[in-house]
Amino acid sequence: MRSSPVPDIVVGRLPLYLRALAQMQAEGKEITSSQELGERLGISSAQIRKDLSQFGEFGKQGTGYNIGYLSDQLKGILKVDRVWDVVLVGVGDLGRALANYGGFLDRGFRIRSIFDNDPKKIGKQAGGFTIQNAADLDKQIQAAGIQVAMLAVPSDEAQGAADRLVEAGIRAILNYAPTSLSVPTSVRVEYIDPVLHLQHMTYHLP
Amino acid sequence: MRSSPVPDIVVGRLPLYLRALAQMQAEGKEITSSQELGERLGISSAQIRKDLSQFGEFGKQGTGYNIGYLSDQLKGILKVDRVWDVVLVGVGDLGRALANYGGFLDRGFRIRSIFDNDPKKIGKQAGGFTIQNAADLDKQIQAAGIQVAMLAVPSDEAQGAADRLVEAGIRAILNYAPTSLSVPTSVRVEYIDPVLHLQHMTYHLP
DNA sequence: TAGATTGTTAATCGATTAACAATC
DNA sequence: TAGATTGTTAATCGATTAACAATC
Repeated sequence: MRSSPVPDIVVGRLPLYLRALAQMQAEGKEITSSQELGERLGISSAQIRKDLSQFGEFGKQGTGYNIGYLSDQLKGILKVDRVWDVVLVGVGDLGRALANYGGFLDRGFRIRSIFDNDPKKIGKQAGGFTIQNAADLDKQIQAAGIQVAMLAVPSDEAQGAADRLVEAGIRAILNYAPTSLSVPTSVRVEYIDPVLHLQHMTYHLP
Repeated sequence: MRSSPVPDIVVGRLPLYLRALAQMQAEGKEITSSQELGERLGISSAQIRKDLSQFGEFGKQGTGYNIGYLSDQLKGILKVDRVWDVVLVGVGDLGRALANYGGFLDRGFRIRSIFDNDPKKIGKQAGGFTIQNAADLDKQIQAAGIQVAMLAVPSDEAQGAADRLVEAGIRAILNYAPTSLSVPTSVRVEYIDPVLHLQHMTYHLP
């Protein structure tokens, strides 16, 4: 008897809750309520309570939620109570920025190695990493058992790179190339394309 | 008698359709169908037809959609049949990557000027721009009538920078800082935080 | 004409909100 | 105890899908 799966849209909000809780913690707060959390995020308190109730009972009537405790629970649910090794493929300007970004580690991720297929880049440094030959992707991913990849290659190389990543055993891809990827259903893909957001906003501008 | 507003979730898919159409066009295709488009995007054909029907009739029974024509229509709807000037605030690694990115212009956006508050950066070059003093934000935004901003400053400066942008007349902010912003309802904000996507995916990993 | 695909309606499905008993 | 807030149920709201007449 399996519990029915949690709606994916609910799962997608948990990282948002976790981020807000971390911020509250940094402000020295210890307790919050669904209402306070909702106000920060522009979400109704009812929705927050409903979302959390999918996973358990984390609050106390009359009091609210202990921020540290709820954070820990959410980290466990999202499986970021550990650190995931990540490979970065494509070291252009964006890849370089990602390699340098210091905000991954305390949220559950660590870039393990970075790759490019440009002979002029291979062997050079970026963000404290030596740029590896993309031809060695499979080998290294398999040797280290890495499951998560960030893809920051040009659009016309994205599908090919994704195919290779999947082949090597990657199970989750964050794709920065502005193109849809076709992968087996067992592999998750999420997309980041700033222009989609900009175009969504200009619709509403006069 | 106003037509009821189009659901925002529908508006959010239009840029996705537009992007896929541009890709098809680059492949030399002239005609497509809701089914073909849906397969590329992992969306049902019914949803695509329903979405488009909110704005008009763009196809031909028995034939499908002319890609060039539908693209033009979507560009008009999204108001990217013009080029929007954008200011970039924050020239760290990410800001530098955005300043260098060549993919904005043909999708309706052009970075007009870039700003930082670090005296060591002001006056230096990045992506063909001279980094301006963030203290001059208001002046320049107002002089050029700019309505769109990209925010790539550290988290703890994001709200302050957003306040100044709003004050200067900005109506749409794409926020790369991993924090929720509080702005008047007349100002649109969209968020990009790669870690939210990564955490969403790890939930599903074993 | 026969075949294909749109635009649209109605049915289904799923997500959000309101409300409140339970209880800290 | 009185006040506050959770967890949960039922009601509402909205989005997606299925189906098909219209028509190219």
